[in-house]
Amino acid sequence: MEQVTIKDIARICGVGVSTVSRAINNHPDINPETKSMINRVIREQGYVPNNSARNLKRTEAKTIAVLVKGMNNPFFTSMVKSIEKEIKKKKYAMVLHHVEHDEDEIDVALELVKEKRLKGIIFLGGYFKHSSEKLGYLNVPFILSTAGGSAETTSKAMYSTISVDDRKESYRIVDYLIRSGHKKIAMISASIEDESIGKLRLEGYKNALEEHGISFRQELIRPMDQDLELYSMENGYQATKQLLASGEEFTALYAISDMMAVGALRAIHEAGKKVPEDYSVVGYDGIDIGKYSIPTITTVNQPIEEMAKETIGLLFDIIAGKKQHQHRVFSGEVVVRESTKSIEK
Amino acid sequence: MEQVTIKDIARICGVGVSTVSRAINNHPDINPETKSMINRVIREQGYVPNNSARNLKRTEAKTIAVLVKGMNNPFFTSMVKSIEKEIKKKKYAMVLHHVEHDEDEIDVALELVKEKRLKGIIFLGGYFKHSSEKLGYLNVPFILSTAGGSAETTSKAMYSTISVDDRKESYRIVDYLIRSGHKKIAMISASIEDESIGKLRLEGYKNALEEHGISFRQELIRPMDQDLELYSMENGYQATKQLLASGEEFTALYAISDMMAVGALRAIHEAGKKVPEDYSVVGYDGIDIGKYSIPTITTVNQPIEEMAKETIGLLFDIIAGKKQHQHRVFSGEVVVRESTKSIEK
DNA sequence: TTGTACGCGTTATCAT
DNA sequence: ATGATAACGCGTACAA
Repeated sequence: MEQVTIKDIARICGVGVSTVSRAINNHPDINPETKSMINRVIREQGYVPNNSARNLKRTEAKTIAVLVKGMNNPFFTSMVKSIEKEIKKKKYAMVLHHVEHDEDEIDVALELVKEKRLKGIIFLGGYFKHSSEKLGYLNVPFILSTAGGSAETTSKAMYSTISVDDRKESYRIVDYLIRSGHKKIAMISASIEDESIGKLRLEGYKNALEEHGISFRQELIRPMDQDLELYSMENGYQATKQLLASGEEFTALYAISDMMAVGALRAIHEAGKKVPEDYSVVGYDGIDIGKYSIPTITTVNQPIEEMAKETIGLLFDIIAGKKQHQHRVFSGEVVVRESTKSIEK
Repeated sequence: MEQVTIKDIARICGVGVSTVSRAINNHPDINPETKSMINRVIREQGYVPNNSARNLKRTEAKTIAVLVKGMNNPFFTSMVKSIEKEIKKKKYAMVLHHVEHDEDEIDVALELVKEKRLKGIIFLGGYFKHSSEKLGYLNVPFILSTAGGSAETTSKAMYSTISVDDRKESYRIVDYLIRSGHKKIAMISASIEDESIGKLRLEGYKNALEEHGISFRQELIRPMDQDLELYSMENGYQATKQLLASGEEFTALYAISDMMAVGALRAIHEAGKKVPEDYSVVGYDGIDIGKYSIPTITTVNQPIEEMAKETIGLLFDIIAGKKQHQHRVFSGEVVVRESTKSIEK
């Protein structure tokens, strides 16, 4: 375990540690020859600086953390990619971190801030119902992106949010179905206990029905199975299968994720029925799969690219002190594809 | 920026720093009352230990790093989940890290080892053609899992590999197609320059043809577009579209990833043709999507769960000094689904 | 341009 | 059971 340290390099080179440090960090005042000599020795010795020591000493680092809740969701994948691109443009480093569903993202963030001297944090997903006391400990600017945070007005000034209005977008897609003539609209929803986006999307569904004078029927709602991976194809498949087996009549099916819609497509296919001829199916998210499945899936698209840009743009402005925390809501958009059709009223 | 440190806590509690340290790390010899008092103050002050400082001082930590090359691949997602489960069972911590396609995974690993005092490393994906000199710097046991490493015999003793034989599995699926009567088999391959799994899978394809006395035709090979996301649905879609447009005759299509097979399905569908009636389609990987797409996709399934178990089992044995490095090869399995059919010879 | 010495926050060692 | 203190490896003010 004879780890090479900066001292060893200094000793071997016959220089002081600070000179080596200067060589590593590209400081200006160092003799080019000394520098290249040091670099050669570093390579020869296979020396790698210890990041823990660096972070400990460094007063500030140009890095931003992105905390993603749940790693399965392909929706976040593209979001992260967009964000990363933007962060790199600004010459910052990004550290990506996954948070388990049962972990507290704030605790993780708190640790990371200390450890890495973060400049800012972006939270992707998650529910975010934390005490403002706890949020107060987080003395770096942070932005909550695409997460259905509860509207706790008390702590709104402590952070920014970039989101779509899940209730409204959910309303939008159900409204589209109704305007296409559908009245019996089944839904694959989140679990009953869900207090987050699942609840909002259900409310949007109810609002749309109500608006059009259609009465809500509990029998048409199928919560996803908590024991399966949430929002997954498997979950959509099972829920749809049960729905079909129940004998409940419906002409359209609203799955609250595109992944589940894919599963629904298969369940309907296996039942010997056709989409959209027998049932119209819509999803939610706007991820790639909906463009390639057969049939392609009508969905509510979220402006990922724009949201990513806005997120880090805003974060940098706040870091620079140019802006206050704010709460921006983006609009989704119904993308009509092959899985839906109008029916005669 | 007044960060609370262990010293502050010690001062407030009227005890020494070592006592606070003991309270934090659940050391045995500490008065329970003192401990709970300290914990209370810690909570009150919102104190969070600095991980950099801890790692710096700590002699060893029970943590294992998993480095994934490319974060898009859903194949790795389930692999990581399995691995994580196993690591938790052993009461170890896991740190997951994504490596860009243009980054050097060994460099990243080297940093991580220094920074986190790792006990072991698992590499997922990547090509792994590194000098044994460089690998030598990595003085922690590491395992290369599912990555098509080139068979450099020189450094084989320095690490373990858990893999499937890409050439053989590729042979397997193409052989299946041929035995089903197909002779004109198109392929969506990796780029020409690919030296990794892409090359192996192409070789497997060629081997199968040769074995059955079918001559290889370059016109039937469509490399994926390097400017699109690799192995993606989009990539499979575009390649298939071009293939169909080329007028080249074929009865079966082999896409070297299930994701690309999904794209192929759509391209064929849009051309007004049917799978499997007009074309048989096979993928590679065995990911979930192939079970839900319409039609479902015949593929080569990889025993992910088993491989994950074996991977970390082996790693722990090596850490414990119970085993030497070894190279285990798992067998895939052709899963026949709806996208293929036999044709008359 | 270069070297010396101190301190970052923590844990391990040793003494009490 | 507890406290004082020396590292851990590095960056940086300051001296040279």
